Amino acid sequence: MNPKQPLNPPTQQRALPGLTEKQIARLSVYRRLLQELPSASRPEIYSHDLAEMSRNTAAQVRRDLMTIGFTGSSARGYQVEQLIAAIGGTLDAPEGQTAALCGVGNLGRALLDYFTIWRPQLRIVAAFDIDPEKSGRVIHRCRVWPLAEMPQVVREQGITVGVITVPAPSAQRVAESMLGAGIRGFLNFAPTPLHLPAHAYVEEMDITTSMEKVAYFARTLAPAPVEES
Amino acid sequence: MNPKQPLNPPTQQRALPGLTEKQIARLSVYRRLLQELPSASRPEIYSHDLAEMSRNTAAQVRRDLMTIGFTGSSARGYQVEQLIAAIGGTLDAPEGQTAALCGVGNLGRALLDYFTIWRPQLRIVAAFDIDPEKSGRVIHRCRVWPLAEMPQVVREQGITVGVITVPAPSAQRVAESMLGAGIRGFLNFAPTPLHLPAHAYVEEMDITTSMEKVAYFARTLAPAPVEES
DNA sequence: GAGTCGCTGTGACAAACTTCACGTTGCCTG
DNA sequence: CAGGCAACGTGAAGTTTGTCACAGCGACTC
Ligand SMILES: NC(=O)c1ccc[n+]([C@@H]2O[C@H](COP(=O)([O-])OP(=O)(O)OC[C@H]3O[C@@H](n4cnc5c(N)ncnc54)[C@H](O)[C@@H]3O)[C@@H](O)[C@H]2O)c1
Ligand SMILES: NC(=O)c1ccc[n+]([C@@H]2O[C@H](COP(=O)([O-])OP(=O)(O)OC[C@H]3O[C@@H](n4cnc5c(N)ncnc54)[C@H](O)[C@@H]3O)[C@@H](O)[C@H]2O)c1
Repeated sequence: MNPKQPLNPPTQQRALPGLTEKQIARLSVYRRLLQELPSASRPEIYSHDLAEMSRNTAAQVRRDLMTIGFTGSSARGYQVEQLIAAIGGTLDAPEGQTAALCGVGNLGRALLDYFTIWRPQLRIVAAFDIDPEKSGRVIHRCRVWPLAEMPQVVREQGITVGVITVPAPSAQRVAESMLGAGIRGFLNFAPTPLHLPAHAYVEEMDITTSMEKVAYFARTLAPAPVEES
Repeated sequence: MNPKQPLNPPTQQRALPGLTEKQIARLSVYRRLLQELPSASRPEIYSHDLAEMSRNTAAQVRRDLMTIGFTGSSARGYQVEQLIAAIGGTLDAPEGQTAALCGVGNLGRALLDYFTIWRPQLRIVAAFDIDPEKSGRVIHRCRVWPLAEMPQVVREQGITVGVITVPAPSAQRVAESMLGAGIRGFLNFAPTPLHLPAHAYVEEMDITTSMEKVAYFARTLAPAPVEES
């Protein structure tokens, strides 16, 4: 819902015709699945295999790869290594990209642990917290700064992604600070939709809503078929 | 993608015509926003106010409320209290619903903390871990059991929702155990799509993919408009 | 108590997204 | 080296999802 428009303005050099949110999400999943393939397996893969792994249809996979201009060979499928690289060419910033996290609480610490050891292509490189007990320390190899330092740190390191794990009442204010410091993309774990101008991108990670969805469908879905005897 | 079919089989008494995943998600957000309204504010609300809060359009809000058969009054809008109750009538199980979490690591502990203190309507009431150091202890008021106890605990407590926070290689196996024990809905934080039969509902919480999405759009989105001087 | 205003409910429309289905291509077999 | 097979690429059709726009209604004004 964030990008209602075709979502790709006359961007920079990367001239891909506006990929949508869903396409980007699927490409990300494809890549991760491909990277996890045991290297013993064949160097090619079929669309229907990738589809099965990612819980999609083969047609969906083929069309997604079509949109990034990647082409396989009939009867042998797609070259795994090349495909990983091609998806990377779309998803990854050539120069790399870095993220900042604000709110080093229960959730924030878990994410820090996860995304600092993670791939070099997209790492959390700075954290911020209002609590003076926390700022100044280094948690999971990531330095925690006081809020006042945010503008400088973000600008100096060229951080473009912000992860918000502060309590809900602070989320909007924190997001605006990050935006002011130059951050353009937001991953918001606080249970409050953020209101930011159109040139910012916001992804809501609403875990409570997801729980409620699961609970609802766990009740509502068709029951298991009775097994014949 | 999970429920391709109209998604509501001849369910139980609740005779609402198959709400979709997105509708449920939006309803959940509406309710939370309404509950957080300061009680000082008026007891009615307009569709466009709710829309603004939830980052939707007014038409979307009205249509969502139409699907649950809730009706407002022209020129005064919707009764907030009644609306909260009406959404609850759809989302909540009358008898309440409980969840189990598997994998008491960094992320699992954060979630336990969050969803045990939480609302009585949907709580995590049991946790499981393979690590004998952890099972037997009580973390955030929630008892952690060894894996072997899962079938009994789940059955005895009638748990229907499962939260998966184990490492990716174990996720599929753990999900199957939970399914076998009677759990029907899954919230999966492990970065591997689960493969379960059609009578189970799976929601993938793929944080890594969300991060990559945000990074992509942070780069790709239109830049801030230049301010006139 | 007639008029005006603004919000709801909803049919019709539009856009986004997915699937179908088939021509095309390249490999493998005999 | 011809024939068969299986997978790709993609226009077209289908489905789902969101938006428009307006009739109708209720409240409030004067
Ligand atoms: N923990 C979970 O599993 C979970 C699940 C769903 C949603 N959330 C949401 O994620 C957010 C964080 O949850 P948590 O459990 O980690 O909470 P927490 O209380 O453990 O952590 C919050 C942290 O944010 C810091 N903080 C508070 N105000 C701040 C501000 N203005 N600027 C910077 N830092 C500030 C606090 O010092 C603290 O370290 C909350 O919005 C919560 O609703 C958490
Ligand atoms: N931590 C994060 O921020 C984060 C972010 C995105 C995704 N994830 C995913 O969430 C999952 C958990 O992440 P984490 O950081 O909490 O990892 P963690 O290593 O801290 O915790 C994993 C826990 O699972 C337990 N476990 C391992 N195998 C098990 C099994 N077969 N049955 C039951 N319990 C088992 C371990 O004992 C441990 O307590 C992983 O799949 C990870 O990829 C985590």
